[in-house]
Amino acid sequence: MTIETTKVDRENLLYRLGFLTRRWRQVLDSAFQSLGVTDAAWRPLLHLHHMGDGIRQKDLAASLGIEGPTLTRILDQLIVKRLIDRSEDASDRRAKLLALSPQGRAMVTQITAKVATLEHDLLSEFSDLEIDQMTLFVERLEKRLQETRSRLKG
Amino acid sequence: MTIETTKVDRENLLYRLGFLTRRWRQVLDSAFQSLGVTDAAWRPLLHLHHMGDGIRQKDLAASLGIEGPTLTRILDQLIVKRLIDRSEDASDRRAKLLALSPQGRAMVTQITAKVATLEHDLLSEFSDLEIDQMTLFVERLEKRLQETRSRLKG
DNA sequence: GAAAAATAGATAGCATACTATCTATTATAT
DNA sequence: ATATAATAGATAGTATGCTATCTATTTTTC
Repeated sequence: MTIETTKVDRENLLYRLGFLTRRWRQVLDSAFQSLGVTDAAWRPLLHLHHMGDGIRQKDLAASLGIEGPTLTRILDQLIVKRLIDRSEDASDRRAKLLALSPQGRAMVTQITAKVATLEHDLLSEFSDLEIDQMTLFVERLEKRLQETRSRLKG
Repeated sequence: MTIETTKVDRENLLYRLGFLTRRWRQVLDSAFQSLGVTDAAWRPLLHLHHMGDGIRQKDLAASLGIEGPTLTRILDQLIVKRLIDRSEDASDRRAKLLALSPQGRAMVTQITAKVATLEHDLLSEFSDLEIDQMTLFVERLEKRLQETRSRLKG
């Protein structure tokens, strides 16, 4: 009697995550093309909306998990498009304060709806339990990666 | 009586995968700096080793899941470093055939060992069951993303 | 209170992904 | 047989991540 086993290729787990990320980015880029914002550009909008107006660039960058220079460039685009306002901080003249413009707020509404639909659609075939497991797994792996990284650097 | 529940933020699952990928790439870049190859460069070496000498660029690109132009540029580097040989295909003069050089083979040995160690270390706190679940999840998600992508494009 | 260190942000340069397009070939169709 | 289509690979241009470094401030230290 032969037992059918699902062959899982464990070797490639981390590798495949990269794949997944690229595909997800491509999907988002296609979906948002009509709105005129790219994957990298809409995230700052949502995070700014979530954190509230008046935050500093460095805090937004930290929230996004990207470095300052990366955010600077993306903000430049968003400011040209009048979606975000960047103003001086009177109490600390090194800093800049960020706020959503009215157009930015309207864009956030559109984006939120679209992302929710896409994510819901993509995850619809998975059970809540599976999604929870996956999310926890990702969190743990993330921590472990950060440890490993600082170990290699230090 | 209050029940302690683990708060899982499902909203961010796909977003966090991007995070994870960046971190993993950073870890690999740090680890391979001494070998003189980057994250993007060692993968073609391993895939070529796995597929065997004499394959074409387009097949290697497909195996890696990247586009032709991206591979072309990475191959340029690997050929300059004498890790890969690129020769003409006599039967089809459009095509180029790829093969590992002796140095390339030696590099593959080093890389294989290093990647295995890193992955094993990173996944050591997870059970086999968890890793299998995760891998299957990633596979399913990948398929679903591909469907969604072609739907959006077509 | 002046010198040194830390912080916020910008700029420059590199790596790697993409798409669009070019050249050179090979395959197909009329 | 020739014209068209398809394929392999290269090149060019764009986007987004990084690190290193610069300026302008603020904070800390002595």
